[in-house]
Amino acid sequence: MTDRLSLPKYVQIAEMLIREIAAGHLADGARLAPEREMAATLGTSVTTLRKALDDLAQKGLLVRRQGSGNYISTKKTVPSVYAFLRLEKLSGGGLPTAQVLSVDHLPKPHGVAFGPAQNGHRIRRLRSLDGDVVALEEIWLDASYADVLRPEDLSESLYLYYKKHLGLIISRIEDQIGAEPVPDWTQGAFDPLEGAITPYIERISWSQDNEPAEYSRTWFDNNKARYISRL
Amino acid sequence: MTDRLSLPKYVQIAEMLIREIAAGHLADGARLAPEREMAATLGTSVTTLRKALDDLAQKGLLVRRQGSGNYISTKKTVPSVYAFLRLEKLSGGGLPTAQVLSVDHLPKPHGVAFGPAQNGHRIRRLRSLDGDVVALEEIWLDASYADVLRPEDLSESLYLYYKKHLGLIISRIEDQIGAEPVPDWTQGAFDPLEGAITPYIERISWSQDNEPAEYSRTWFDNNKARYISRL
DNA sequence: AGGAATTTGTGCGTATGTATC
DNA sequence: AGATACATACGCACAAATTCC
Repeated sequence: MTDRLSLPKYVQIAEMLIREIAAGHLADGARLAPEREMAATLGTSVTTLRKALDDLAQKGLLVRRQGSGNYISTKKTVPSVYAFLRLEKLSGGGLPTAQVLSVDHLPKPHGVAFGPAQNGHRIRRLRSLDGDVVALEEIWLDASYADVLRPEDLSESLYLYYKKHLGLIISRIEDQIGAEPVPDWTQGAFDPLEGAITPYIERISWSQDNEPAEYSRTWFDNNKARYISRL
Repeated sequence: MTDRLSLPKYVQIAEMLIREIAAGHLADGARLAPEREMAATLGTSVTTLRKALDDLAQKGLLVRRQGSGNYISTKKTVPSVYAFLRLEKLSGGGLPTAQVLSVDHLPKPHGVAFGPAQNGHRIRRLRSLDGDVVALEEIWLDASYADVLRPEDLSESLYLYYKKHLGLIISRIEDQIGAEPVPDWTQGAFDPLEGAITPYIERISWSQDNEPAEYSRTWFDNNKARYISRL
């Protein structure tokens, strides 16, 4: 892994597994493939895979039994850097990545009420699953949480960035689903079907203090991805 | 580490550090030696040391800062397999080990009241710090927790054995200190000073259900070890 | 300011021990 | 008893963050 922009490989693997569990593709009690086999499949070393599995075990999502195998153990919801992405490939799962298109400090759009400040940071991102662009995001973060947001500072996971750099922990989200044409500001970056109707997710996110802190809309290509909320 | 009877090396290192912290030799904010240096000192690999440090970090006892160092961060008490051994070398610390002398199923000694059963398992052990015998233990475990205790089953840490095999978690202890000659059943296994007065620790241990489950006496050589209760 | 040195983080390969089936 | 699978342990190389000069 020499890719600066991506999270460490072991985190990617752990998150991928969490998504598989959250989506119900790895049910409670399921036994994973042996470590060597799994590592080969994922194109990684056993050492790195083990670090990911240790993480999952520590989170209580996995029970590791020497001589037997690794078993899924879903008892409670678990914090994850991808816990709030509820898109998956039609074929299931997929490793989520993000590409920032723009970051601007602007007056908040009218019609949506969240956070104390007048202004907000508008983040526009492309979201991919397994490298394939499947969605377009527009996120408004209340300006009270940061003076400036530099695009190059944003990590692959906004959730982690909020937590680490802004001290903001998203503790609750609420989604509404709708459908409308893709907005016209994409400039071709995301246009799944020329002028077609695209489903979108409208979300309000609350901070640990139970204050609405973030508002977002995500348009996704329903030929490539679907919305899930099975956690 | 090919020694079946001992705990994994990374656990030993982690526990050693926990003891150092508990005893106050590693104060809050203290910076550890660099990993490579520390590994060399401990006669282990960096990988193994890192596993121990990761454990401590996970327990919240250590903060690891890339490019800077590892710093002690004592905020709360932490469960440890040696949490209940309160002996340390006069020079401080020391890696604790145990050697079982005998295990017998017998009527409980009169004069001490603990647990529901009439009988108890009497475990006699030698305790060492850094390989040097410093104490003699006689432990009575109430017979209601196990039918048989085979000496070869007992791990280095009785606390772990209780927890893993008997489902007994020691949640509280109470110590009393006294002094008397070393008992005469040692047959030379432990006789710090011929016929001299030896300090001892008398302890009652309670289960998670707040039932007295274990009674023990520990005679120790006060030329080699001292009692600490700073946790 | 900036570059070198230091220190931890990530990732890989391998060997051997131990538990389970 | 043998095969399978996870656990422990070691060594190495390079990346990233911090510190120091």
